[in-house]
Amino acid sequence: MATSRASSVLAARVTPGASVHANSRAPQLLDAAAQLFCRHGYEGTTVRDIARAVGMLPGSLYCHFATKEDLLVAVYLRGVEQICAAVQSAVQPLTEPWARLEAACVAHLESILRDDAYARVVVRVRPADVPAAAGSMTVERNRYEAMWSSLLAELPLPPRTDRKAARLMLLGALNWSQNWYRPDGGATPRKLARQFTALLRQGLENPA
Amino acid sequence: MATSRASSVLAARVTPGASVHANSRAPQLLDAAAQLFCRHGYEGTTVRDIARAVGMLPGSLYCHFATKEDLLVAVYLRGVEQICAAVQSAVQPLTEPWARLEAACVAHLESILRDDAYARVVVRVRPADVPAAAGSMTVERNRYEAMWSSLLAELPLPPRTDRKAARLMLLGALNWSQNWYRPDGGATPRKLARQFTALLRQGLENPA
Amino acid sequence: MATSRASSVLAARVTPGASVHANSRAPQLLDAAAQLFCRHGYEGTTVRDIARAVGMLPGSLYCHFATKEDLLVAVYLRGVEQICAAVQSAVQPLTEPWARLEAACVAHLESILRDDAYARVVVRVRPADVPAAAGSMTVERNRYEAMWSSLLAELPLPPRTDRKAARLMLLGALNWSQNWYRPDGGATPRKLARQFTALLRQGLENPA
Amino acid sequence: MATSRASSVLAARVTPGASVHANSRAPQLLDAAAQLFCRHGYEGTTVRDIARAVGMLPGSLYCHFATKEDLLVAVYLRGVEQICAAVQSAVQPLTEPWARLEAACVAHLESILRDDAYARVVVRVRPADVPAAAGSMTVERNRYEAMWSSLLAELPLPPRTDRKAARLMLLGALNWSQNWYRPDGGATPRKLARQFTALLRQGLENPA
DNA sequence: AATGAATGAGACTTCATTCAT
DNA sequence: AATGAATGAAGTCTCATTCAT
Repeated sequence: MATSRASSVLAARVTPGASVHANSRAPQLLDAAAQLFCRHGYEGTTVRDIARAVGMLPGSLYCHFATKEDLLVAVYLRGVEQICAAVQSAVQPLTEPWARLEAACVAHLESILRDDAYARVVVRVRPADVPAAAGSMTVERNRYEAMWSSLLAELPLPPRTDRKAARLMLLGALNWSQNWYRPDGGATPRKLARQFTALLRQGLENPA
Repeated sequence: MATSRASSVLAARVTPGASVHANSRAPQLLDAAAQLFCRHGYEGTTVRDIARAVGMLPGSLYCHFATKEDLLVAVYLRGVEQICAAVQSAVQPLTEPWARLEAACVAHLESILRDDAYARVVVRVRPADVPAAAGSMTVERNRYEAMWSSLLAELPLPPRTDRKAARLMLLGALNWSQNWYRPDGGATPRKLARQFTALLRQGLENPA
Repeated sequence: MATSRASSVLAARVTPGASVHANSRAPQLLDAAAQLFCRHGYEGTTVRDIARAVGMLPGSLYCHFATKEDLLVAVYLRGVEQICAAVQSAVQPLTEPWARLEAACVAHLESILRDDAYARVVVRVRPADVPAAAGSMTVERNRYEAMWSSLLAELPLPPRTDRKAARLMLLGALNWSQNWYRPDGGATPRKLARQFTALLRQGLENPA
Repeated sequence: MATSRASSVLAARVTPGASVHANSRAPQLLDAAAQLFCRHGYEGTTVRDIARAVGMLPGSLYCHFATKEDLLVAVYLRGVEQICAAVQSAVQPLTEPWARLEAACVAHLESILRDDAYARVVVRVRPADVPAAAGSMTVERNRYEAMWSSLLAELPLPPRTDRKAARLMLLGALNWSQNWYRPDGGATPRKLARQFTALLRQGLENPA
């Protein structure tokens, strides 16, 4: 995860002319930005911080990204890409709907809690806080949520079940864990994901 | 909710000597700060914004609060106070544990989505983003979460049930709703709270 | 000329709240800006330069003017005010139309070449070069040109005389002198103004 | 006008070794610079703008011109060359001194208002604003003004006529028209030039 | 001849805070 | 309790220029 290869879809958003040379440092910048955005938030990170993290002067950053917001969008976009990929490759080998949902939860939680700085940013940074980037961010986020709608649609459930509420509850619980989860103590992301899935499926009153 | 009386516990944090007079404008400042913090976040709100909102100059604000962080702490503290009060008064008339839990969820969600700018701040602003205030904020937040631990402890559940996981799931789902809830369309906070409680209790496979 | 008293019409453009205290340094800033704008142009002057000229830090300047453009507008506005005043008080005691025109030329030229840094800015800085300020500047400049239209309207001239062309020629010649006039060598502004007026009146072939 | 061949006198100022090849893109750069300098001024034009206008990257521009100032000097020099040529070829077929002066005015005004981006720069950009280029620019400008001195010297005028004042007035009026002339409304450059010449010759009181 | 990347200085502006009055 | 002014650090971004390839 958090690899350093700029995907083609990302290249479309960087300053024109960049990433033609093979030795571009745009990927390093992206990585640094992802790390810093997910650790300190968007406003809590300065372009100086990002530039320093890759040994550049602040002005040089603008060879690769036209604005700080563009950097955020690029990180965000790749975050969605990567978390989508993680979830999809976790789900793909499975066919049983509940197993697929559980696998998705595990992949999601491992991404946003442990593996993937880019994916963390997707959960950490609120689109509304960065107006100039909110549009693109929301488009991406919706793309991801659509995946979850599909996963829930697969479940064999009683008619009239409000699947949307279930999705909002599940994803909310998962995402909010970023606010309290500490990697050292307690449960692993995997275990948590399984617990939440089980709760959603059977409820507190009907243990497995 | 969102009353304008500065509680004594707040007075302890303001500029020494201030807020002894009855006609202090500290309460107005607190209200304005709560509104702005919950709407734009802590970093997205400037001292100027707050001062302007009450018709003051920025410098004058420092007659009432020593720093911006102190203002945040005061708001946060009152937010916890108020959401505690809301939950407690919703729960108090009830005795059945599940009904109490549901009532708590409704009170919580109505507070953080609709009624109470102070309570919103508690969910909106991450302690880690404001190091100088993180300590006090965390203490308060823990106080609130303890209430929820009690509510869950009351529930008649099979032995070995992981009540902590349930609490984290439920509160996470509730809190995260701040990120997607829109007051105009769809469900009310009350309805959402009930759905989430029901899901937690019986799961998707065992509809009420 | 170039006095340090901020007129009421200027105060309206200054950051709200300024110039209530008697010891505001806004007038000094205005003076410094006028000097620097007329010497190095708008783009050639930095806010640092202006602040340094009055012994301030660059940020402090923003207590008095919200933007660099606002400073320019304030200077420009006062420049027009002052050159209007200079021309009007030169013209007022006279009744003979040609004498009034000549006096106006003298006042204009002395203002923009010698006396008045504010007035110089009016001739020096092109509105189109500062888009954010162009509107206000043009309004003011038109106000001034209207005065000249009146002066030319008074002249007893053959019917069908194109007074507008005459105005454009005269004012153009006067204003352009900023590009070549050197205070040390040659003619005084007064002498030049008289020569231009005479030429315009009688032409090269009909010397006085 | 505004031809694309770099004259030998220009080559002397470009980066050593450049522009020896026939397919150099220096002429395109020169054209682009002339367009941009005359439209937005020297400071209002960036090296990036110029490079972009010819589909180059900023760094590549330095294969042809050592500095931005050199570009300006090259444009300016060619501007003077071209306006000289325009005036001279307008004047040459004529012998009557006043007719020659009028033709010169028409050629001058058409160049700086309509035809010739290079010539426009000569009027638009003040040497004093670009210290490193001021020397060369002033030399060129003086060369041009000498032409006008000759034209005025030819006129049959009463003794003791101040021909220099007349030249300054006429050229000033012509040049300043760049500040107010709009190609759409009103008079053509040709008509204006004739009006100004007539005014200078006979004055307002002695219409033709 | 041209490129992509980087430099380094400096641009305007914001902001929490201080302080004499 | 409040003001107007100022501070000082830091913010994002621009720009002419350089240089290895």
